[in-house]
Amino acid sequence: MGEVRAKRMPRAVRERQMLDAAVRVFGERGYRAASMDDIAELAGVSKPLVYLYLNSKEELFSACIRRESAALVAAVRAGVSGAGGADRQLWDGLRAFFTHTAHNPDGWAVLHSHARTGGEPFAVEVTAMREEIVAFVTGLIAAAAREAHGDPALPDREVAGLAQALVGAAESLAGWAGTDPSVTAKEAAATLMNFAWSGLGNLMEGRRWSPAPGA
Amino acid sequence: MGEVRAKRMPRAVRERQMLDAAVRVFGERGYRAASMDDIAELAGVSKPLVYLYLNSKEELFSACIRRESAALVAAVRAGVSGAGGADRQLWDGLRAFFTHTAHNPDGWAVLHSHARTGGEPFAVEVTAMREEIVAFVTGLIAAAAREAHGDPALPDREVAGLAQALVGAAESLAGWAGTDPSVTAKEAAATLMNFAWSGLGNLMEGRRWSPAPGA
Amino acid sequence: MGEVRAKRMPRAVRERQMLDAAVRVFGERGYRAASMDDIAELAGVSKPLVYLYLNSKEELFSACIRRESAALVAAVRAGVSGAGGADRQLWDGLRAFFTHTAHNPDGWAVLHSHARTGGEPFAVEVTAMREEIVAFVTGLIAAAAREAHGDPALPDREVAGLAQALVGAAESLAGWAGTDPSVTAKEAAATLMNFAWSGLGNLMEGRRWSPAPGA
Amino acid sequence: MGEVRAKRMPRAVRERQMLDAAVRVFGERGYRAASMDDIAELAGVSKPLVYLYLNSKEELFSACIRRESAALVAAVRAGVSGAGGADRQLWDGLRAFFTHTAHNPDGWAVLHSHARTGGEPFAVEVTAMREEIVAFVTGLIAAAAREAHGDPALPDREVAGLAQALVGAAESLAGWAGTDPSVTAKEAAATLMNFAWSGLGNLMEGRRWSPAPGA
DNA sequence: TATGAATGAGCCTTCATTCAT
DNA sequence: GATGAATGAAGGCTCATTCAT
Repeated sequence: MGEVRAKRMPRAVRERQMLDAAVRVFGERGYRAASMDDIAELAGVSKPLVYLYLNSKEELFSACIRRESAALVAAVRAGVSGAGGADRQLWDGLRAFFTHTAHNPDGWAVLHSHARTGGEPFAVEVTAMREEIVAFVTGLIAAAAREAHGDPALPDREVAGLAQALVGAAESLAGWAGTDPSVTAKEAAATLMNFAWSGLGNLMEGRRWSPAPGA
Repeated sequence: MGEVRAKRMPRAVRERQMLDAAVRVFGERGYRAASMDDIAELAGVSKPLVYLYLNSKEELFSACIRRESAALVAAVRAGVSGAGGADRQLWDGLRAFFTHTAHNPDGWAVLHSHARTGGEPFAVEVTAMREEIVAFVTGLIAAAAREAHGDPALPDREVAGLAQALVGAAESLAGWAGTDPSVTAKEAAATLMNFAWSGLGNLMEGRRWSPAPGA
Repeated sequence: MGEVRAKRMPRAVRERQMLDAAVRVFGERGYRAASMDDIAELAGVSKPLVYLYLNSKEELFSACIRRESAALVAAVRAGVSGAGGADRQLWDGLRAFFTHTAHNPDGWAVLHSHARTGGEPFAVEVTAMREEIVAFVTGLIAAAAREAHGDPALPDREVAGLAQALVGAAESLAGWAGTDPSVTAKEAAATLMNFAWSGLGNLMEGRRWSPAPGA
Repeated sequence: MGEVRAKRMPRAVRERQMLDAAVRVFGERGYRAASMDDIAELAGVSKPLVYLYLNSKEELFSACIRRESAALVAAVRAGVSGAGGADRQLWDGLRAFFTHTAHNPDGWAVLHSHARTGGEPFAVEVTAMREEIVAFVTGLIAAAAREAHGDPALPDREVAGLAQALVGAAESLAGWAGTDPSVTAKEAAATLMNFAWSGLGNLMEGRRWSPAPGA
């Protein structure tokens, strides 16, 4: 009965606690609906301390975005070995993506659902991250196109559109997997991979993509 | 000199004005950041009248979601002739979808960006609409599968995932088209159709889908 | 028992009440130390209403300054008949000044003590008022100089300094009269008139100024 | 690189630094708007040290008032030689006053602008100082009156009023000189001396006071 | 049908002040 | 002698909502 509030921790530790709490509350409620009181309470500190370390609600949210962006990008990059064909790399990246978002639903909600809503200041930060991922995927697709035939058969603009669609599909499936706990990261990745790589047309005819053995 | 505020209009008309204003303000600012004052002012009526007709901010937002949902679903249904194979129907639906969202950016923002953020009460309504669309797409895919071979080669669960991915890709492309005005609804639809129908694998090899002549 | 809070008054009346309360609280405590809560309570309304009508603490304070400035300048102008020599006009003006400040101590405190402190935005307004008074006095002094001999014997710069000194002396005496209730406006005016018109040198020698009979 | 914060200084030195910083910040911003953080930072020490030495914001402000009061009174006393007639002593005192305030604008602002605003506790201290100066001037005027004719021709009450006026005029001119840098201390003193000693009446007629040669 | 007048509640932010080392 | 860590208490401002007409 009664939280024993840990006292006098070094700044770095407290700051981490605050960011953890903030991601959780922002993720659950969104930027506007989240209150600094709630964040402070969840972090186990008083509100003035939050302000002392993170200056304002806006900066706190920015810090959340930056941290979660970096974590997500890092997770995807780490998941992609670099070996194998473009399909294999895409498969690896998707698995890492779905695994990370499934393990960090609030962080993902901050990035996907809330950051784009908050108007100017955050859109900048989150768009930057999203574009980093889109660029990554774009690179994979272009590389795949070069693999298939020496010249880039697909014009840049089309590649961009495809990457956009792929990322959107991934985001949507992440939401699906987040909602229904029986959907595993691997299943989501497989679904998307089939969809993206083989296309509905092929699927209709019973042809489907599957990772090379051992993946 | 100054706005002459029209007086004593029939209820239906006033209600429409209010919903128009609300969709605009909610779409631009999101649920929490939108204020009833702004909505009333944009609608050209006093705040108590808004409450008289629409009861609360929450109900007003719900009404917006319902109206925009219905409009979007209707537009997609209207776009699909029912004639032709599954691919043709999908193509028609996508074109209608992208055309409608491009013409109603605020309505689309309400549905896509903001309604999911607002917590419980709205999630219900928007999820309902989204699921209606997913069900529609699911039906198309299942029909296509039956066309290809008599038995449903794809299990329900997989079909659901595919529909989810397709809708997500469409949403993402709608955002893309909304951002960059040089992207037409038709181009967005074509990009998605290629992606979805042929799959990246086929595209890599130079095979692509294209609508039957006359579409 | 207890204040019956009058309800539903027309806006103009409420606004007056708010300004009255604000002048009182600002006058007693100064800009920073005054709280909007206190002002609202003294005005007998809720805080949001104060904001609805007067927008912000800063604007409220500005409105106070403007109202009290205008009242003071009007009182002084009204007190000066325009007839008689420069000394008589000065005498009339001083009496009006001391009478007004004695009757409106909070208004005077707002102008004299607090408005100069509040940084930029208010300094502008209050300096404008003060300069209006200084200009008025400056005009009187210059007129007197012309009366005495055709050419302006006193250079502008010196006249400005004298006016500054005179106004400062008046302000100081207003504070004195405000502190000690036995000092009447008339006595303060007489003291200052003697000081200013005859100078200490003459006073030392028993010569003093006095208003023409009937003043 | 960066401020090397001097450590372990004797108490007296640290206290001086703090008072210097406090006078500066209080002078620029006023009592309420000044923050202990700003003062501590400007003093180059941590906030707890300020509290260790000076106990509270109120006491710190009091200490500022006392120090600046003492310095001002000392400067004026030092400027008055004691030789010469009353007019000469007044002239010396005014010059010292204007010189000191011009050199210590923040200290002067603390005394003149801010200390009277802060309510009860400070009014006491600053009024004490002001009364010391008023008493000093009162003494001069009374002495002058005795010089002119053996018996005190002016009743005490009138002398008090005159002193009040004189001090007020001086304060006003100090503000004037502080605002316009082209106004020298000597010019301000001369303007006031003419005003006070000769009176506007005499000035109008071309008669003016001037210091005995050598002053 | 329509509105001017009004408010309870809450949120972001800051400040003077203290504790433990 | 000196400080990093921490907070209770307020203050400015806004918002959804209602009452009386």
